[in-house]
Amino acid sequence: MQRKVAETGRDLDAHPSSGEPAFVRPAVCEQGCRFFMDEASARKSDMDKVGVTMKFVRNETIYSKGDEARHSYKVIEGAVRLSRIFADGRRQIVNFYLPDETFGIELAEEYTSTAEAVGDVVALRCPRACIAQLTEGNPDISQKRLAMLSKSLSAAERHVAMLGHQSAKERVASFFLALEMQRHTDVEGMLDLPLSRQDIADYLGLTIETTCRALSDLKRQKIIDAPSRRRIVIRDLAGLQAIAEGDV
Amino acid sequence: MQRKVAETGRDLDAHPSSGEPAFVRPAVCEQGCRFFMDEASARKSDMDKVGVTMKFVRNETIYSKGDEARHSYKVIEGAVRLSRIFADGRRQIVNFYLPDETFGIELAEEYTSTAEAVGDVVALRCPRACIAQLTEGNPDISQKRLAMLSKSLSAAERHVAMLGHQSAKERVASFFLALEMQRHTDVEGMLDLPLSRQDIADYLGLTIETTCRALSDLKRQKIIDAPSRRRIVIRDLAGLQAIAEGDV
DNA sequence: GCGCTTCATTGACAAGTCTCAATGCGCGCG
DNA sequence: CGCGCGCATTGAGACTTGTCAATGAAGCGC
Repeated sequence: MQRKVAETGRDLDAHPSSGEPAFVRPAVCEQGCRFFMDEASARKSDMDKVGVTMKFVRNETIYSKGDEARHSYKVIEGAVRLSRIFADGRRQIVNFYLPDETFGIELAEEYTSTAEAVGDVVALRCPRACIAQLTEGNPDISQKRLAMLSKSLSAAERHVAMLGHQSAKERVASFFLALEMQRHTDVEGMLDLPLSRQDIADYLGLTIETTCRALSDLKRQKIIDAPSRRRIVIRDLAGLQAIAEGDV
Repeated sequence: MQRKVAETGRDLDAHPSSGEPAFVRPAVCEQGCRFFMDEASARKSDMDKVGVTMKFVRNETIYSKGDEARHSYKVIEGAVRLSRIFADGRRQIVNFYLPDETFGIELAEEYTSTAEAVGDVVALRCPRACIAQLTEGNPDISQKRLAMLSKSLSAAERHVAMLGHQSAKERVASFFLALEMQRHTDVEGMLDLPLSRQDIADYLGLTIETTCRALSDLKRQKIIDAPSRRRIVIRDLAGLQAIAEGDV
């Protein structure tokens, strides 16, 4: 077995001793991208055999805004945040990506946001050239790519809607509701979130203090519990929905 | 000549007397979609010959959130707004589309936002089934579709960033800057915007009053002029940029 | 376990935005 | 031509959120 999972986000699909990137070698390309695109096999795949599995440690940068956009990624484990930093030092998180979701798939010369690992992350990486190659004459893959982009777009539109008219409390409530929708734990109402308060605040377009206060409010109303930093329990789903919709 | 441009947004590419929609007829499909996808020919095309040209009057609904998503559109003349309405009656405008831009191209069963004509609008309409048909075996078109979606996504991300951390004045400044970037008039700094103050406010996630005050502020600083309701003149581009970036 | 560091929470006050209300302005219609 | 209507602008006060500062809680290395 020649290839192993990377320890910390270094190139795995670039051939170690040649200037030519590995994705032009058919074997890697085919295997890597098939796994990348095929949701069913991605989960149960033998990681050792896939040349594009990468690991990133907590807070590691996966790519930076402005970098040449050479790869797309699919989350296997952990969570990834896409963000932009502003001149005043504040950060806006544009989107989160959870297991099975794909990011960096848009069509632009350069990445328009920075991608970072929220906690430790395992992701599949696929060169765009490889995807483009597979796309030709394969309407299925082309379709999947469209579907992924569409999903990101509609998430972004929801996000815009939230930032545009919801109060702090409503935003926090909406955020937990959205997480509950795509919960990965098996207990209803139990959310395991790898995000810090700062991450949440930056996603919601609030300061960390305002986010905290909204959280405390919800706790006081017995709508949620926060037994530990990274765990939220929804005790009153209907109440949470009411708050998210603005029914005080 | 059997077909004419529609007066007010009714079906044009559905065969009048048959249950079968017209887009399965190759001629219409091919012609309509070629014009739809090909930017160069769209502008100079004989409208009379294209079966998918539609007109919408000011404030007319092009499609509603929740409708079955059967068509994509390309703006020829005028401006289109994509918006969502909330329980409290407030409206968030998610995006604007100007001539040559395409909307409704995402991949979802139902439209996720409502599309309306800002002023009078001329648009090309293409059934998605037709696009899908053309996409197969035509990587060029597939690529263009990806590019359009990508553009919408990056616009949405910019929008999120704006709503998440900019002040009222910064938002207004950024908005005019963005318009200047894609100006359609030939005079530098002269913006012809078909939007009402309410449209602008709903896009920026502000109330109409706050938007007005920001505008008046910019006028007082001699950064812009507003000689008439629907016209803005940028008198100090650098100053506008500085404000948009937060340098007071 | 202890101290250190980082993150989370709470409080008091300042600043920005929204709400409500009044006024101004432009435009079409009777 | 003036009237009414819709849209835009301005003002005053209430409310929400941000800022600054202090305290509390949790994780980690020694």
